[in-house]
Amino acid sequence: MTKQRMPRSAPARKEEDRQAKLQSILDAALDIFLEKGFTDARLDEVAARAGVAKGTIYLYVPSKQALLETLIRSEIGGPIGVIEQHILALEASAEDKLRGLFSFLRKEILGTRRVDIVRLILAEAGRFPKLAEIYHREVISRGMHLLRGIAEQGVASGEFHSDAIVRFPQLAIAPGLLALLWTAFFQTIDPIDVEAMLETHLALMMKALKGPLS
Amino acid sequence: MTKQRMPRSAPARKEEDRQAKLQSILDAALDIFLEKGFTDARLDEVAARAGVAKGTIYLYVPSKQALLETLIRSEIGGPIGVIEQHILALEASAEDKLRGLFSFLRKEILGTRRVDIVRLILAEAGRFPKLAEIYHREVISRGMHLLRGIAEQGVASGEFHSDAIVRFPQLAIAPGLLALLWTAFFQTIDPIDVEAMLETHLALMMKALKGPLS
DNA sequence: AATATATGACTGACTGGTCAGTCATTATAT
DNA sequence: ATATAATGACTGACCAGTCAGTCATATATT
Repeated sequence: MTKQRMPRSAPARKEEDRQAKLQSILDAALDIFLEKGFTDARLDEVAARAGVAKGTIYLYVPSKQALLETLIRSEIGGPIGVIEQHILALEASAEDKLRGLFSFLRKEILGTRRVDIVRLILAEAGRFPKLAEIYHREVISRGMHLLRGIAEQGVASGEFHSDAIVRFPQLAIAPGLLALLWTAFFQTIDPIDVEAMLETHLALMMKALKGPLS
Repeated sequence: MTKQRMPRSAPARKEEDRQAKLQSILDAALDIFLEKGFTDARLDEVAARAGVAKGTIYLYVPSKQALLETLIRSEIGGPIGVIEQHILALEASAEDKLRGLFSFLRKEILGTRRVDIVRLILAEAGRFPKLAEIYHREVISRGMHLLRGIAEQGVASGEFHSDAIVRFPQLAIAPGLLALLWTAFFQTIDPIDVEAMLETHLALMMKALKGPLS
């Protein structure tokens, strides 16, 4: 399908078409990789879902592994940049920035396709260290940096009495990670109210950070 | 190797031998599964590492998938039972029980082979829902029950002013999960001091739970 | 405007290699 | 001598990647 017959306005409409087709292949690949895992995913099936022939995939990526890497790269870069801009621009208390971050996390990661990307990375990172490396560089280290910055602001302004999150920003998002994995694996068996859990975490953490020094 | 030629004392030494050989096959399978992932793991390689021929594996398990399930089952049952006994028997404050739990977690899970089992389950659970189910039933739900019990004791005795952990026991172990994944995937790239992080988490959580009602 | 030629994106049958599982044979134990 | 356990060569199904051929569209020619 998708045999465009429109009178193409611009001469270089080509590149757009190309990108769109690559995207449809990546979308299909994500579905199949998630369902079967990388090794058990069949390129014939990816091709069928994308509505192209198998050979066509090789016009866009040089190998199955490159398909995976391209897929990961194309999906993870964006949102972190967006949120960095969004949060850092705010004139707000550290608490409000953290709340903003969590709200973004809920809306833009959990409950979207991006959560599946993370799941895919977790599943395949053991086998492909390069994936872990890419993800750490593009997402994790930037996320930690963002969190640490917020925590430092909180400490500097006197809003937080503890520097725990400056030292271990991981503690702030740990429940987010748990929520991600829980929904991916156990939500059908033993559902939890993610929103309420994260709200409870924020409240606890704020109480601990703002409380008097012990 | 391992061609035992000792004069076997007992007549029914058989079953022991059988179990020992199965165990050596399972040990080998865990190594290979972790290194390659389930699908890319080669039974020839498992056999070689276990010091048996491939056919021998089929005298102990009926299929490759059964090998994975047997492996998981044989490794996860134990420690939760042990810790339930250990912690519940204590006459101690809720805080001390939590500290005991974390100390156990550090010593008996993180830093042992069992952490690899969890990693294996995370990697394969997407493809084999049965694995997620087994793990939830045998470990997760029991762990949550244990945590909730401790939290309830804390609330009932007045030690904790918040019921947050009763409602979401997940929040208490979320940093443990993060530590597990971080060490598995990022420890070489960006190491963290797991012990210090978990200690910080406990301190924060205690302050929040024990602090005055807001 | 009509026709001829060139292009290259796309196709899918095919190949070469791989591996889970089998089973006839061999080794060991009783 | 019989029974039991272990072996590893073999097989049949499977699939990533290839490539000769197709055809819709673009360009050149008359």
